[in-house]
Amino acid sequence: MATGRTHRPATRSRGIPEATVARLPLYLRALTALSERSVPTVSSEELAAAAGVNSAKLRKDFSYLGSYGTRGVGYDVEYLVYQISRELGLTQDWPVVIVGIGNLGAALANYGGFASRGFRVAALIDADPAMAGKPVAGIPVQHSDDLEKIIQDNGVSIGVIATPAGAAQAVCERLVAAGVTSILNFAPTVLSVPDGVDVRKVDLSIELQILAFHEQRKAGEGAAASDGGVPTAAARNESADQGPDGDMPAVMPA
Amino acid sequence: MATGRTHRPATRSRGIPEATVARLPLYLRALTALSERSVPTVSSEELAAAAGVNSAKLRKDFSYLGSYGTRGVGYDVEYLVYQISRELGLTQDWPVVIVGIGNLGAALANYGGFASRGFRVAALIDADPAMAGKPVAGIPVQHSDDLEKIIQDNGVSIGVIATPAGAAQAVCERLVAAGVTSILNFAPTVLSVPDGVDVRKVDLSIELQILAFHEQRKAGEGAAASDGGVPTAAARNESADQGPDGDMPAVMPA
DNA sequence: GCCTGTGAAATGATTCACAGCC
DNA sequence: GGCTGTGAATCATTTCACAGGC
Repeated sequence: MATGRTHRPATRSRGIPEATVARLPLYLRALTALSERSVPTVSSEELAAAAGVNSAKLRKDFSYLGSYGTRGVGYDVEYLVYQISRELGLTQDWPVVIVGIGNLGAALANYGGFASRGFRVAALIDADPAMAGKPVAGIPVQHSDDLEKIIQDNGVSIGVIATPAGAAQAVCERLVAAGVTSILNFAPTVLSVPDGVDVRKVDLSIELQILAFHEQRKAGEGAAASDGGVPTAAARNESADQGPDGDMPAVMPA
Repeated sequence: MATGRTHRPATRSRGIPEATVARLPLYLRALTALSERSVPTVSSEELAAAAGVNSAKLRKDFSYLGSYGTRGVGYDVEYLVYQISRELGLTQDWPVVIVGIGNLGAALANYGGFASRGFRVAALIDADPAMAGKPVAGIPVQHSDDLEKIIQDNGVSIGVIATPAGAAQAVCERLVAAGVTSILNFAPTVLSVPDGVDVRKVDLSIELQILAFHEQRKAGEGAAASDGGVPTAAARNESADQGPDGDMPAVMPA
């Protein structure tokens, strides 16, 4: 779901469906684990289980990449790791900048999985002059005045935004103007970008809200096939919400 | 994408499509912003723009909730805020525990958007005895020995896992056994859970890999109708770069 | 016999386009 | 005249089921 503006038509060349692309990293992770255990081959059934999908979907996904399996046998683990890595563009090095080194930005900078697969944190950028020079995850934070130069000097095309919501759009525009064409946005705001720039967003509170929806539904259907023994959470505070933040309007139309 | 096992059929009652549910928080955020600016009504077109979707989709989404708009006029902002909040289950208070108070866990604990909408961080849990008692975001960290008791005492049904990958499945099992039925997983691993438990995952490295895929594709299609002026990032470190379709594997299949 | 690769069918999501109402 | 609500059409994704190769 690359959002922003009108989302690249995706039609070009032999298109791999977006849904498939989104699963490739999952397969890759499972395969890497197998590779580390020196497992030579794996069946679609086994690999699907390890990746948390069903085998028909996995085979269909792989069929978009080519015929990399062997009938009656399965897939060669190393070979597949290579093919998927190449398809995802992980055989090259992607310098990434993280903008906004608060709690979350620091967590991202420290996140190991980041560096592990072709991604390299090229720079950390923050607007607070007091942060400048301070090392986070071994990398000195640079001031946002120098954002454009940092992007260009490092040939960065992927930027991560971990600023407060209010700053995100402005940061986004500077990143794009400086040459960034892919953005991972952690700020809880909709970014608008020109055509040709991809944005993906990660929003914690959205994920929680989706869970709450399903959770509520489970509770609401109370009678229905009560869970196999798991006691549903005890009394829950029925208040009309709003939490410590004092964020909600509290107005309630009839 | 509620993963895990066979993913609740969603059949029951008047089902709202999963894709719609995933967008409701987006609409809610946009509406809340309008509400704060005391905007009384909004058209599908305006709201859609604010939420980053198109208006037909928004109207279709809302049609699953009921007929809350007025033809010729638009939607009443406060009323919609309330209806969507209710549909998402945000009119009640959801106590949440965060397990794994490393960099990421601490960032989550401090994340304001968390508390802002019906969610309340009821407890922070970590396996490191040295952490016990230390306050993070004003909440003392508790030791994981007490996990079950904490879940039960607080009536928690939503858990957030921010542990290292290796610990995630075990933590998940303890959470589920103690009564948690919705899990937000930040650990880069596939959790398996019994039926009736929802899992959503957030994986930074997966998001980056998806961006890299598209990024590579942009670069590969170089000649194609170069973007409307945005200068593509300068020299990129090419390590193994094959052109599109370069097919020389490092390891040959058996 | 086992397991992949893939057409065909089924399901789900998005977009179109317009009737109906204010 | 403007804007919602929604069937119908289109497009995307998943699942089925089996032919084909090892």
